[in-house]
Amino acid sequence: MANSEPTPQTLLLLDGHSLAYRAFFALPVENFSTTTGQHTNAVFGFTSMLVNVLREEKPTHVAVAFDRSEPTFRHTAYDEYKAGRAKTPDEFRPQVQLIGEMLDTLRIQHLSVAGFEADDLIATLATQASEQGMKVLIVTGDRDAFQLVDDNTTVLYPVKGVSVLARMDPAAVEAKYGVGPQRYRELAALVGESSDNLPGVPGVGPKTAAKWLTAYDGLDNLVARVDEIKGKAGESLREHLGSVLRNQQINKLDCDVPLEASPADLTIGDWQREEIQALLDTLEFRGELRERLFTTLGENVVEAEEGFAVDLTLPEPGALGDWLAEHGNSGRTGVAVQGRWGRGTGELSAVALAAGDGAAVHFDPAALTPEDESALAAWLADPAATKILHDAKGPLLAFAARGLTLAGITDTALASYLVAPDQRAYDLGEQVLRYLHRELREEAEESGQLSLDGGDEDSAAQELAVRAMAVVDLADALSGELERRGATRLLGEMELPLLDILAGMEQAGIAVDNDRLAGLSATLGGQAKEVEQGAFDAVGHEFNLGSPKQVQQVLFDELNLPKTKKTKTGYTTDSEALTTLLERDGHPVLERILRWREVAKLKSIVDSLIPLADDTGRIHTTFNQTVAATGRLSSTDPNVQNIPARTEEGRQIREAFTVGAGYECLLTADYSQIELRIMAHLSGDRALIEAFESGADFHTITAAKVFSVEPESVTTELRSKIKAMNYGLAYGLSEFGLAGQLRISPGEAKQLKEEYFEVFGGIRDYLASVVVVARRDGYTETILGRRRYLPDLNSDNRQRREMAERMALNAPIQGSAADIIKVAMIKVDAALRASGLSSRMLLQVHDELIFEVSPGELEPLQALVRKEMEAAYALTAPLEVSMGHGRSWYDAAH
DNA sequence: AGACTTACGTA
DNA sequence: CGTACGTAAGTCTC
Repeated sequence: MANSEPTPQTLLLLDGHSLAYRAFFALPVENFSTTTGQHTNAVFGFTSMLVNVLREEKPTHVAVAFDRSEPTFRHTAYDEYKAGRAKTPDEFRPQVQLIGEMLDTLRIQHLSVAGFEADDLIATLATQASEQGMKVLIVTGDRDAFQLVDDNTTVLYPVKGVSVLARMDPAAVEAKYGVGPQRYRELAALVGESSDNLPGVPGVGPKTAAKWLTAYDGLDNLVARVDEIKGKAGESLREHLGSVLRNQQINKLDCDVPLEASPADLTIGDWQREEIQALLDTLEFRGELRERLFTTLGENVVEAEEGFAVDLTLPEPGALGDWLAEHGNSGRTGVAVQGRWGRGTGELSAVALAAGDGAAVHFDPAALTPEDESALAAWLADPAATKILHDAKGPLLAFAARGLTLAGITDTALASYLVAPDQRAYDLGEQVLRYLHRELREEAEESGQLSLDGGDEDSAAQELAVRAMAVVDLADALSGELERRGATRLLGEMELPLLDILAGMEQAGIAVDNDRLAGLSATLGGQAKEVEQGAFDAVGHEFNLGSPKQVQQVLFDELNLPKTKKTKTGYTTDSEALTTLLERDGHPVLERILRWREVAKLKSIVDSLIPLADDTGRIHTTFNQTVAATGRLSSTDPNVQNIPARTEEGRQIREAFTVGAGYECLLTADYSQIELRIMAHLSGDRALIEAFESGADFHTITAAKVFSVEPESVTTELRSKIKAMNYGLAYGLSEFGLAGQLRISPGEAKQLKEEYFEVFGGIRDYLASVVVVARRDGYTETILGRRRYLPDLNSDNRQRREMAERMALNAPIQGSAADIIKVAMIKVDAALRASGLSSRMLLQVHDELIFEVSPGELEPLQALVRKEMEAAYALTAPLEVSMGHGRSWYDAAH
């Protein structure tokens, strides 16, 4: 464990007025108003910035300085100081008051002194703190603060809106201005500061000023030798020397402001959750900022994270049964295991159990007496004895490999996923820190006799026991979080039942015909060679077709083909761009490159599959249940969800996925246009629902509606336009994007969109409302209440905001489809058990399920699958399922 | 060895 | 300037 060095204390100083003003202009005021008409964009932006800095920097002391309305010594020295400033907008001023209230509620001190600017208070506190050995961080939008930067003091300066802060340390100041922080004032005096109405030397910018200051070693010397300076700039300097000297006097920050508080006093006080909640309610801040605020405050308030006090037993042979009898039924038991798992199986090397009463036990499951083993088996299989695991599927497979089945499981990784689905990884230690504010380590005091001998084995046992204990507390914390989000049933009735089903599917795997794969690989390999040679011949030399860099060189440097769209490192050579080039230029190498990529891609997929088959000729994917932010599953090692389907050549790979020994055929069942049906359902758009009710080809019928023609007269071209439109809507497609895809002008795309919404107005209204509601609440929701949090909907960065808007449009649709197929899997699984059929579910590919059919079961299985899949959810545009069957995945297409 | 970039497969 | 993923290969970096 980390040796806790005494971390230096850090004082965080913020310029309240300047940051609030920044926030005010960075965030669109129309998106931030309460129902009572109070504008809150500056409050939101300021709070958000404050919370981010607290989270990132973890200061020990904080203060916010504000300007006062009274004139300062600068006004006395210079009548025109800050004259000519635009009037502060009316929407802004009341928000400063609110920020004060916010800080009071957060127990963060804020100060202002008549006759001084916020910057002077900051300078004073920074100087004092630095002298006392504290680190100082200053957040301000006022560049004058750069003069305070030194090895101890850093300025965080907002460069864009309120989300990006530039870290200005001495090196950064030097790099940006060409002079160090100690000369920054002198530079500013020469250049001037328009926002303070301090004109500098006309014709002299930062470059010239830095050059002079370096050459003459400072402003004093520069002034002394001002006559030596040549040229127009020198003339200008001599003419405006007075302004420069005045500027230098005025932009000096006062480090001796009389203050009641000293840096050491500026700790965060005891805030009350309810009080903060109440204020956030008044401000109508919901969703993500709220969470971020409490998480961050929580992290900052916990002084030293505690670990876990372990009361660990290493049972004598035969004593595990006794331990289970004594502790195993007292509420919930944490389970942590050590071992390896994947590809449908696993092995266990150690298990730790931690009971709610604090007792823990650690054992090697391979070294148990028969009595212990059967006691363990009975306990594991007992649904009444709740077991809590973090990421249970792997361990489940490892237990299963020893013939042990588990019932009564809950999973804290799944719970964490439902609480915050955008994380991608749910490391136990991180979750424990986040929700319990504790560290995943043993608490030293109570470790007792075991730590005396302190061997590696014992510490490994302790570590595992800590994990087992941690999941018990974590489960409690998360159940509160789930309850608040209305996600308790999603865990209990969807993700947890699915966990077992997925484990079963991974265990089953799918049979592959490795001979066929080997044949494909050889054919593709031969073709790749041929095409590669053709490419070499076309350009007159060899190059690596797999290297985008070399391809760029050949196309754009040697052949001088027209430049394509820029990437980070050059120009794209992706297939879309090369196809366009081919149409225009027709250089033979283009065709070869495109073809080589196609063949090489297929070969790499085939080659990746071959070594994955086990000794029974089956491959076992791993389904990940906590990766996709929308609620979908993902698949790895191999990814069975991106096996080629689009081209005939690619589909050949599906020939190699076959029915296994003892089974009759494969059955595939997929939902027809599930996402569009969901869109029809969520929007309640009558025209779209009718299109589905008619039962005719969906894209044709919608095209007929849009263009007011009979379905028979819808051309292929019209149909494909509307198809692109239908699908694009669910992805947040822009007019620009639509134009690009259909190769029509943006104007035509706009017109198409208008014509479409003329008929399907309900869709337009729905899509607009999704974004509005998500911006308000901070999250989107699927039909079963799965949330996705999208804080960037309020970002001041347009690109991020628009990205979040597209995510908001797509998440309820893609996520609802994910909900539905998960429900279907659970219903199908239950029905299969009840029916006594021995056919089994093997794979899920987002809207498709693949089954292995036992002899004679095809018909009843088809009926069962259709019934359960269609009944998974009652959409206004009802779910439809289409099915196919055959000896291979290819043959089972339909 | 590991991170990043580009390209491309699926729904 | 269309969402959600995973993998492979090349390239850059340590």
